[in-house]
Amino acid sequence: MASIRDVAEQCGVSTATVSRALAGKQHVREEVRKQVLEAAQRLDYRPNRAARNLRSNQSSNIGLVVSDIQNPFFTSICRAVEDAALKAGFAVFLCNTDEDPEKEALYLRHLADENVAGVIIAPTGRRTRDFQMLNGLAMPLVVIDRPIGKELADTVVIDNAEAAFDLTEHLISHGRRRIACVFGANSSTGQERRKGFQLALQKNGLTERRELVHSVPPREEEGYRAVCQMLALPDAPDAVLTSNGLLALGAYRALMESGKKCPEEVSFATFDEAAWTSLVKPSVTVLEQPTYEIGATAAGLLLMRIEDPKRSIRHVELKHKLLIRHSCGCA
Amino acid sequence: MASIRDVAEQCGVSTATVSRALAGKQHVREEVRKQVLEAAQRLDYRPNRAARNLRSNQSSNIGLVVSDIQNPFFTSICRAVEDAALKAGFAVFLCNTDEDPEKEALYLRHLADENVAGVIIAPTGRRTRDFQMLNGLAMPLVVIDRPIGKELADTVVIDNAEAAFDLTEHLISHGRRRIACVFGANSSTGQERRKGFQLALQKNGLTERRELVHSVPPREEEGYRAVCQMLALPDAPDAVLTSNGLLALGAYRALMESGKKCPEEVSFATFDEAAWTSLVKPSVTVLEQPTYEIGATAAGLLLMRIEDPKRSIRHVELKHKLLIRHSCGCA
DNA sequence: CGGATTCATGCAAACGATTACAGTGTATCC
DNA sequence: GGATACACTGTAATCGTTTGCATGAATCCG
Repeated sequence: MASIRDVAEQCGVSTATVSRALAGKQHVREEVRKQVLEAAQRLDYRPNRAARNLRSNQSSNIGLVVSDIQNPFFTSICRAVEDAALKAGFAVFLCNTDEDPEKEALYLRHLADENVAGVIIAPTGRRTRDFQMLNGLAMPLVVIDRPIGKELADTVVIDNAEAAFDLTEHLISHGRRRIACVFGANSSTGQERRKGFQLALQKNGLTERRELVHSVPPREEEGYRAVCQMLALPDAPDAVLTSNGLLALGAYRALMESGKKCPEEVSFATFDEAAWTSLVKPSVTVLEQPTYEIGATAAGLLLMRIEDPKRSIRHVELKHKLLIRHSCGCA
Repeated sequence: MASIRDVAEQCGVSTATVSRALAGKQHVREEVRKQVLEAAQRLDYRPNRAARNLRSNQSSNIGLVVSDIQNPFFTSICRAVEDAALKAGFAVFLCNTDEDPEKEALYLRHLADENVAGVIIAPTGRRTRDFQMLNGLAMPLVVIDRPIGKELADTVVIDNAEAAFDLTEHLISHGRRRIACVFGANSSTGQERRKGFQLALQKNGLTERRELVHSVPPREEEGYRAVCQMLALPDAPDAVLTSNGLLALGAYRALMESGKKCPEEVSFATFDEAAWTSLVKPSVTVLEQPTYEIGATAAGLLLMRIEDPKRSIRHVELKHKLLIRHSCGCA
């Protein structure tokens, strides 16, 4: 591999000049710059990243920490972040925490060790302590999906309470009164959505039933199990609502297998758009989050913060969208 | 951040000794080693990766290059690779090529620049030229899914021709004779599956109909369009087969919208298991690839090659599985 | 015209680890 | 008892950049 010395020798200048020329800095004669550029091209010179990183403490990588790479919600965000990063000349470290705070801490350390330029993270837990650690790392940071530590970092979120409120009210507007819910446990989003749900009940004069509200880890089986259980209740629910795409899969499956007519006997609605929701019968009414936009916005914020670490902290709240289909009883 | 010098000073030894102690090398008194370990712990010393990388030309990162991070097939592989890498103390650079050879080349360069320990790649094109470039980079390499350059790198694949053969024969066994196919274009897998399909036809005395075989970019819309077109043919097909999960989504949608009865009038079967295939009615008969295993195997091979770059090249072929459900006409 | 400023460049010191080599001390062998 | 081997440790070179400082030349201004 050609090094900066090779280029320098080839041009009869010092490495300092080459470095300056390549970095587009001032104080390099135009003629010399051209020569350097040519030589670099000719020798297929590629700067040694490790050396650069060592010397100047900055890399052109960013970290993306999510809790489940197989969840289309995150995949879409990931896609957006990647697109934006690539355009800005960054590459992305993808880290999968599996909702495990230990794994999360491990990865954050690794990212810090790698000297990444910044990190976009959907934090696993509510453990603000760990988060402080993260903040102690003092690298540019954007928090998505689960707004922890608002004082400390840029965030991109949706109004989860409002979204859940809208979704719930939609079901209520169809005359549903005994709504079974499955929320994701361990994440602030789950909590907030639950609050929005409760608010909608309240506003419509309904009371929450404990046996109809579950908080479980966000996995298909858990959604399945919870819904099976609730559908078997003596005073069975007339609607099912889930707070994320993975739970929705299980819930829908449970609903189908129960033999109950949907939407006639039991309505269904969920957070998170996915490929299958419009494919099944009845098609599923969905509260869609602007996933790609979340990722793109987060990447944008991060790049700007990398540019200027002192800029004031921003919080972006994006709008959700209700995709009305057939599982709720709409024509 | 504490550096190796801080640890050395704290212990009253040289940096060389610290380095040796931490690396677990010989010729360090047990007592000293213990002291060093303690001091490192106390100071929360974390080796500077850039420095290490610069000096010794090895990083503890590996690259994973896939063509579509939103395709569950790759997501599952990604997951497996991540799991395995983490266990071995590596982190993963995820790169999304979007089936674009330019982007692929770009990323490979970046990975090489980053001095990654190795790369797992599902190559986009058939362009062996680019591939040679890649090989010229001379880093440990494992090719998955699309076996290009068998002489040059470890590979993990399934027998695509056989898989397609099996899937096709299954349809034929249900009396299907005019099978419409949509294959992924630009990938060797698509080609091979097509061959397997043709072989199955041949063996059963059927002739291929040009108008019933499409090769299109692997995207939902493309699958949709192709199947719409074929279903509208005067001599309409009595079965539809798609060669990957994204095409399947579009194809199934087209099939549903066409109003034709499935499986009575038109059977359906596809490659790639996904969450929705068992959820829809009729549920979809699928040729399942062992995705997680592919990723895990690839990661294993890569780690071993990193360990010993000279070991002989291996090719692993994993077994596919036919998941018989209802869209093909089985009870 | 001379001092001040600006420009173009080179020299050499970092950055923080690893490691070849050399040096010291202790044990072993004949 | 001297030679030899081996274990432990330190010194300093090295990886390939970036960048502060020094230098000399050109330009400017009063």
